Amino acid sequence: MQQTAVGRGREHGPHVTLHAVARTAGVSPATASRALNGTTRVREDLRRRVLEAADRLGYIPNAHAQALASSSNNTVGVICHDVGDPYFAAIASGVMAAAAEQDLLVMLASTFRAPAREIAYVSMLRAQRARAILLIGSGFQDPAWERSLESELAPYMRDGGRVAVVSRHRSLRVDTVQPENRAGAGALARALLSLGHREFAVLTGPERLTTVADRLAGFRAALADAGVGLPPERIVEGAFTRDGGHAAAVELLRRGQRPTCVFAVTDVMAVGALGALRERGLRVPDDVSLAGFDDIPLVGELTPPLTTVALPLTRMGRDVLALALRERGARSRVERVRGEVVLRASTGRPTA
Amino acid sequence: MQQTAVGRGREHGPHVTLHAVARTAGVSPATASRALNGTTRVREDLRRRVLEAADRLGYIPNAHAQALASSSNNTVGVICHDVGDPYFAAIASGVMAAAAEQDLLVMLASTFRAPAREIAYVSMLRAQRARAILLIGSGFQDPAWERSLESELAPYMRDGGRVAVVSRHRSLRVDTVQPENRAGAGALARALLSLGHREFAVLTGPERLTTVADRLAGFRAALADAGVGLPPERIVEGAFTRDGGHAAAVELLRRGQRPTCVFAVTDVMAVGALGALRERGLRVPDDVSLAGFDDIPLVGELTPPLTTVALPLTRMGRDVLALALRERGARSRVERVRGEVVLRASTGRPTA
DNA sequence: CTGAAAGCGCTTACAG
DNA sequence: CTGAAAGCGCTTACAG
Repeated sequence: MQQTAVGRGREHGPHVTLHAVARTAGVSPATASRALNGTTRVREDLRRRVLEAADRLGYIPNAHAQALASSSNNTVGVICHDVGDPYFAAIASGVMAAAAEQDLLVMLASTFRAPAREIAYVSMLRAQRARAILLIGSGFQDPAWERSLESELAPYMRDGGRVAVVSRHRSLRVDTVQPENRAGAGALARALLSLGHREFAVLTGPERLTTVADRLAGFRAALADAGVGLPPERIVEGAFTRDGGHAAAVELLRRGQRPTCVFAVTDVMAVGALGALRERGLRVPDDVSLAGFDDIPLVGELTPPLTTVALPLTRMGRDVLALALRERGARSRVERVRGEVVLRASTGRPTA
Repeated sequence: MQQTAVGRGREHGPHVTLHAVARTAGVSPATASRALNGTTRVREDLRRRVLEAADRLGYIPNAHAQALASSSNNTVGVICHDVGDPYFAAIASGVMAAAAEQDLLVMLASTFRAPAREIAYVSMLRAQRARAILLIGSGFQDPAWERSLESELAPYMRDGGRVAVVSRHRSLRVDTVQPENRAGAGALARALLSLGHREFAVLTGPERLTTVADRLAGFRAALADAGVGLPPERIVEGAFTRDGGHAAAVELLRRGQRPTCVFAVTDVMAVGALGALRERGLRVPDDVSLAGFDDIPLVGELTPPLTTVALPLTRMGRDVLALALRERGARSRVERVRGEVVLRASTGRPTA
């Protein structure tokens, strides 16, 4: 009787092994392996016997043994903040579609925004000898965090692991799919200015996130170009979630600010803000205009439909996998993705 | 120079092994293993030396070797139709949260609704010796499909693998989290009848899906109890997607049907239907009421907010993992989940 | 084309 | 408590 492994999960029962298949087919394990994998020519009748035996015994190769023996592997790891968030779900969906086409298995992890968990997952994925690790989501502009991530990733890459990310990571020299956050936010600001707005507020996420920093900077710069300011009291930081958007909007109003237009740096936050504004009796866009960023599913059919900057999320997912798996060039590649301003009913002309 | 493995991915470079750690710590691999895993008491100074060596060398255990040697494993597989679909994303998110608490790695696969791909993934997960396999999503009422799934799952379970599902699978004797689709749809029907509706139409998905069958049956039965019929021409089948809902609504109108209330069997389909109705110049709920099922994120803030039957999706995700991992009882358990009717602005009183 | 043998990197009875 | 040794289930040079 085997002793149960402590803390590492339960053991499995006995399995049909290659050895068993080989024996019932009357060949050596080596031949059985070759017949099954098609790596080498095998006499036709033997091949057939092996395949039949495998089928009859219900043989399922042990992927761990294969990985160990061949040091090959067909899984890729994807780390995002939360699959429950439509932004990540859309990108993940693109990754899965592309992975399926190459018979890759995807290990998906949600960090729930805990940096420590992110590091832990990278480490687990390294232990799995994942063929590639994909980081979906903004990097933190935090030296300590960057250092520890870098120190996990560098040895992984040195050993042949591939890494690619979606969004900007300051210090990571890896292939990246880079939404043009700055340009997109700038274009959005100009569109909003064209509507006549001059009084803006921004609901931001944690400022250490590169995505937040870039969108805010782009938005602010475009306003400045038009001679429009964005005073500090009109910039409210909240969590990068729906509730964060809600809270930020509440805080904005609490400060007595009454901009004619509010920009939430992500659609998810915008959705929260929309609820908050409505609860406070403000009509969108009659009393205040609201815009987001990303164009996640459904925001186009909200009450009212949300103005935003559209990103091709699913394709970004496909692309980040492709980048990771492509033949290694000398240097890392950055694929820039344009965002397209989509004006919808949540923004109108200022009334005041 | 090693030869590249054909078709199974790229090989990794050399890694720091347990052996190396043991040597630099001046102990045997056995002791190093024990020190690292804490499975047995190890003299304190040796333990420290091992840990230091491991840290200094940047040792990452090879999970495949561990799995092979200990026949233990810490990954669970989740198979759903499409993570990009908010319904699955919400459930998956619950699974991930629960998995994180137990240091489990999640392999997530999207079948994109191809039954063959579902079978293939189960097989891959078996090869990975996943500790548990979770099937998220309705079963097909199709003997051939049921048989092939069963034949993949049965040996897996016999060998100690755990299986649990969300939604009804006719022939699978496994732990299941079972939304009360029939009862929920019935309650919804009664609520709509109370509003005064008598002319209904249903936008269904593929009828072989148990979820579709149950919701349709529950809805129809409740209408019948009230003496209200549901003629065949008022039942339109579409794909289980947003586009499917759109197409079904279009088809309904093409048939010249003008019900006062339309029930789409999922929110995702309802969203598509909403767009179709609007494009045809029909106002919701003024010209026609519309209801869905699931209460996926954001449908509460659509234009107009969608009436639906709310399911605790994230919790269902947590629960299905818990079911799979719990101590095995004699027989499989079914956890029923109630749906709650939520009346919102997409449904009103009939105007006709 | 086929088989015997070594080896992938760990864990774990089995003896000290 | 510690180490030598066997074994987990495959793959793959190396010789035929």
